[in-house]
Amino acid sequence: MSDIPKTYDPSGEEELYRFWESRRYFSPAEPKLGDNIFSMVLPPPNVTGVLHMGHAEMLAIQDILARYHRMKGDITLWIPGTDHAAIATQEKVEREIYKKEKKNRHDLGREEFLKRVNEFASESHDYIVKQIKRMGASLDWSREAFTFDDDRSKAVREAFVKMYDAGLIYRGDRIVNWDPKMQTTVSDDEVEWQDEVTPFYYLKYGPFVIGTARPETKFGDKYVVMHPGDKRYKKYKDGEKIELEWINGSIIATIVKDEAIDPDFGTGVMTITPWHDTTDFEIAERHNLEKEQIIDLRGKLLPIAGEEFEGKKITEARELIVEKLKSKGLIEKIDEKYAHRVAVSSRGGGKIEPQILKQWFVSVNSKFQIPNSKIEGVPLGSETTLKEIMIAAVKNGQIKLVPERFEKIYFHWIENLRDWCISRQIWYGHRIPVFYCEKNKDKDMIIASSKPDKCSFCGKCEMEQDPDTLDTWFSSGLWTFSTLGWGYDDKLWEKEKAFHPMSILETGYDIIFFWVARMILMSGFLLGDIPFKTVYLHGLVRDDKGRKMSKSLGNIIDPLLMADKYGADATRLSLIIGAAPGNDIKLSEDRVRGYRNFSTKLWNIARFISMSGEGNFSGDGSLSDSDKKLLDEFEDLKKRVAQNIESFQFHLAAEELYHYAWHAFADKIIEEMKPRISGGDKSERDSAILVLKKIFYGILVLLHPFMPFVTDTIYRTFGELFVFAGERHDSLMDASW
RNA sequence: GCGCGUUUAGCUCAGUGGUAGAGCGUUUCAUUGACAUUGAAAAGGUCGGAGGUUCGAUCCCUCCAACGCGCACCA
Repeated sequence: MSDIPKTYDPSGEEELYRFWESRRYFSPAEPKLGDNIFSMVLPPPNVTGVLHMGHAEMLAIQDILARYHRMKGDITLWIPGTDHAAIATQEKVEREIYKKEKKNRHDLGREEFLKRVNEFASESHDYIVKQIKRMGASLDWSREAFTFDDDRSKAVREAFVKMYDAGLIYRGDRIVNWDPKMQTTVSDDEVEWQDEVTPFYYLKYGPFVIGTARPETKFGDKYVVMHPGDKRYKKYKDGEKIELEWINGSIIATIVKDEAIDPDFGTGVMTITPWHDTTDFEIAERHNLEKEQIIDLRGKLLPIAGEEFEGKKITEARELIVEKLKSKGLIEKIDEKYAHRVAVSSRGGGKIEPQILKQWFVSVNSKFQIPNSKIEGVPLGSETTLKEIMIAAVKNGQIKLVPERFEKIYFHWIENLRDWCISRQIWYGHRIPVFYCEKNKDKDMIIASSKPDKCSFCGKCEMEQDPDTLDTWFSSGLWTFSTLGWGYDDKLWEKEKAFHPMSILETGYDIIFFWVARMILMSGFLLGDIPFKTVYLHGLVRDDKGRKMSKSLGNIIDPLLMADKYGADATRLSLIIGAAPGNDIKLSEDRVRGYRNFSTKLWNIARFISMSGEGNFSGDGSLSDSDKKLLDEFEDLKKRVAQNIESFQFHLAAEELYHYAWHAFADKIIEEMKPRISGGDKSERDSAILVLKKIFYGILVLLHPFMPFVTDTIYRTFGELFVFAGERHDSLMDASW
């Protein structure tokens, strides 16, 4: 006894994890008929950086689920992996290379640049895996996957071809979000809106006054639009042409009536720039209007702006144009403090410039015949759309979102969903599996999962693969089944199908649209099935003042540092207790320290019982009536804890266990036992020690999903305490709930 | 603009149709204790505001306010 330290020492946690791994505790047995199956995929962390508290929270919650179900006897699979995070990773590596070598990706060339990115990704991957293990996550590493490894690449190409064949992927000239800084398109969801105060100009446009915050886009404006019901402009007819003086001289403008115009905004009249504005583009599409490009892909004005302005950056051109408008007397007035929002890329931070470009899209509204379907409300062979599938799967209750309020947010997003632009002009990522005849790149193309041997159009050329890559979420969307053999290993898929759909998808509410919705889309089309039954959404981890943790604020709490200082278990518990589903959690080091104290408390309970039981304990296994009652009460607790875990109330389960172990078991039960243990009545003493052992063992089992390291360390260190059960395991991981 | 959430002790947050809970903090006492990281106790709340339903509301309903978030977007 004397050689056992007075506190729990977390420095042995990594070794204990290696022990668990060596025993293959994390790999499920092959499921047989009638087995209960529990399956999850780990939302793959990006290989851009290091694990933060948000990851630690997700790992803690999922590990609770995995360990709980494993101990309950379910065949439990939890698949690990990482995400290549195409645009984020490329951006990061580009920035670092530029910082060190003052070179951009074009200086290096595609091949060399990709080599550098892969090196970075691989290093980053190794570190992330180490960190995941440090948190105790019981993942089946034998099935580790990467969204950009060979198997997943095959699955991605397979998916692309299938979707193209069904008419769900098309190539077209449509308005997209162009990031002039990164030189690529980004999806609607990757655009952030920032508040900005700028001057707002009222310009004379013939008989009208139009308002704009961006006079530099107005060169080509030759349509003037107003609401058809606006009485002020009743005398102007749709399609009517008028001549007027504009920036670079006299032009002919056409009147257009469209309901998209808000009569109450400004003067109720506007001119449109279809090439550089989404709303304008849609108006132009409706009325079949001409579209002209004003700004090039680098953010400079094109010849249409006239010699004076051509080649100028839009920011510097603005002032000059305003000067010119002034001198021509075309400015009615200027509102200097106009508050609006500008679109900014959430990746590179560049200002988004809408452009019309030939890109690849996933059509969410095209009808297709679904070849097989297990989705309720979408019968096999029926005509449907991706949008309908995405709605049906949640509406019919096959997929449940927890907390439920996120279902409304989900539906709302889908209703507003536009076609998904999936092509990116970055280099790091899945290359689009389309091959063009070098003679006629616009028309002659083959969509295939591998490069054709010979060009079937000209019969001579090598065929050129599309230079673009796919949005990273395209591959993430396949994650629940691309990790099980789908698309690259049919035999494996046959076998592993049993785990699909996943029991639970656990992730942050901030990626419902990016990821959750895309998985439902992909699985719905490719498998005719849901990807998971329940989506549990956790909140975000913030600092103690409720701010997001960020480098610039310097308020990051490193989970690894906390794990080394206070133990991984204390870190986990600090992220669980006090966090209701879907609610953000405020974290401080004090919280973590508090739960470290709990680890110490558990450790000392073990020491005390161990010391008390030393010597001449030789009970016959019988318990006094009052001790039996204590066991009954513990059984009730067990039921409540299980119920809370099943209903995702982890904070309640953990808190109740915490409270019971410390303030009921240690403070009251043990204290009351002390006189019996030191008293002379042998049967009283034996019964007391036995019931303490039994309850404590129960506490360790119940706490193990929450605090795997300290509970198993106690179990393995104080081995003699737990032999009463007749069997003695090597680890609590063998114990059953 | 549409929608969602939050508002409970000094702080951070749980929770419930029947006398209000935890952690941290504060105060007092005990304790060299299995526990450095201990125990016992105390102070501290008309549960955001107003109305309604009910025998009874912090909880259910309506309205309002403040804060936060999502979506859309005004040129």
